[in-house]
Amino acid sequence: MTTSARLATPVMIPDHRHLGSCAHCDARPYSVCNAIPVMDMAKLAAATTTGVAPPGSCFVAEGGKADAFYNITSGTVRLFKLLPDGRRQITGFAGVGSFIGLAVSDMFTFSAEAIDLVHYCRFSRPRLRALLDDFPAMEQKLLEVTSSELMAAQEQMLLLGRKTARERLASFLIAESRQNAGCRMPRRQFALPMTRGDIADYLGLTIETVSRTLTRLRQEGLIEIPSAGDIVIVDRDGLETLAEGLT
Amino acid sequence: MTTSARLATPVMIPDHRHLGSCAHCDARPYSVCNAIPVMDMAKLAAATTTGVAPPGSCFVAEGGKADAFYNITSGTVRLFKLLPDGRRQITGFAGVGSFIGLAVSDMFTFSAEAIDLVHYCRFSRPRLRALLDDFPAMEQKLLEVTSSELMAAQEQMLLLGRKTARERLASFLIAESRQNAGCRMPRRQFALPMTRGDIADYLGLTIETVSRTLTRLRQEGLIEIPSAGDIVIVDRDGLETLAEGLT
DNA sequence: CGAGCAATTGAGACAAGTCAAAGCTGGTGG
DNA sequence: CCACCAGCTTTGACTTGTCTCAATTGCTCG
Repeated sequence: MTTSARLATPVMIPDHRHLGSCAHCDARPYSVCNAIPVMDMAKLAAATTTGVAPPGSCFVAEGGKADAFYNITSGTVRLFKLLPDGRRQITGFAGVGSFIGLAVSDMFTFSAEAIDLVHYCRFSRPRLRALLDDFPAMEQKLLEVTSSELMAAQEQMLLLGRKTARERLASFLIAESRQNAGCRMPRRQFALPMTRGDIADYLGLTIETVSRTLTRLRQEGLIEIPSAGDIVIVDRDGLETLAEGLT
Repeated sequence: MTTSARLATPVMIPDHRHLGSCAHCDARPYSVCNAIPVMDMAKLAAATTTGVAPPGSCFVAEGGKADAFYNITSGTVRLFKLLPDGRRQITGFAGVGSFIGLAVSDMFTFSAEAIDLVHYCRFSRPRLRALLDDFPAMEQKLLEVTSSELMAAQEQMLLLGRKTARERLASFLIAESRQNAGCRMPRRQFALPMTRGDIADYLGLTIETVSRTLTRLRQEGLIEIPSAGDIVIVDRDGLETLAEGLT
């Protein structure tokens, strides 16, 4: 899989959901923003502008100026790094509530593309800095979220460095089934918003291997695949055992 | 490479270097501690205890209670995760100034072992929390350091998911040559404190492939290997080109 | 000197990659 | 309404980079 420069359909869809204040934001319960109390919501709302990214559009570019942060309020984003010859590694998928744009230098070290229609909330760097200085609780929350991502990254290193293709797919499907489940039960059935190419570039495999491996998991009765974008987990225990590398 | 449960030589070496205050700490210039001004150094010193970990000893265990944080003041540590069957992925090496022990839940999700003789500074969780509340600058610094580690982790995902064995070794050697160089020039010659097994488990390869690949890089005139633990970079440009995946 | 561990080297096996060819599916326009 | 196109997915046949297994060499320390 190389670069995915799909043409971005330039259809701008009216963005009603963000007309209200941050208090009604769909992402609030999942986001670092909830560190700011309701009474100070106006300050939060004043620091942000909302926007929409059509499928395939790139709103953070590796090497570009790191001048803003994004909070995803709907849709799914792929975060990735490229090698000069086009090899791509997806480092994560960002969904509702994800905070994108942490950078140490003044340049982004990764790119972000909308997979489906993405709504986001944008903070300019200086405004976010001011907000964090005003609300240490938000900085603390940001540290928590970042630590949590670092741990997920370490888990992914284990996957990329030491797991087989079967184990990678099993781990991926288990993780996706828990996506946004919070403390609720992981889902038995769920949609995969990304393509086989995205999954391959996330798991360090090729499209063909992803496809073949999913087919095999289906044949073995661990999962069902109603359509390419939908998964049903039939044997969760079996899949989890596989994901842990047992068998 | 499976687990590395070398017997920890139980030799306790007197720890003169830490008898003084944090102001004289070797790690201070590299550490998050420098966010605390000199005038408040006493508070910092009061929150910590120092310790020594002999080579091979494990001082953070995956699944263990995350009750403390460690700041490395000398030596090198390997951070890793294990699969139940013993496959190991080293997620990083921590040297002087590294801060180890961030955890989101109350359990560690990784292990840490001393490679050589390690001196550290230990903060209990509640004491660190109190310190961070007292000094928001330290929390901010911690966020910076954590973001920086997250970016390094993403770079490593690119390596593990998409680079060849040659490219992995080239990237590793280039990175090691910059280790602790700060803004100074990267070093032409340097020591590798870790074994071939550690390198293999860090790069997602086997010992044999690491050895063969290093031999080949040497034969091609890119590096010299005075002894197994020492590297000389002969053709830095060539090595960097290789690390980027060109050629 | 020699035991024990780390590193190197070789030969053969295999998991995943590459190349190639059909299927499928959703959108467009005649 | 349906044929057709384009892109995604699946499947097959073959290749290959890395792993596995095994033997040898080299180094360190008692």
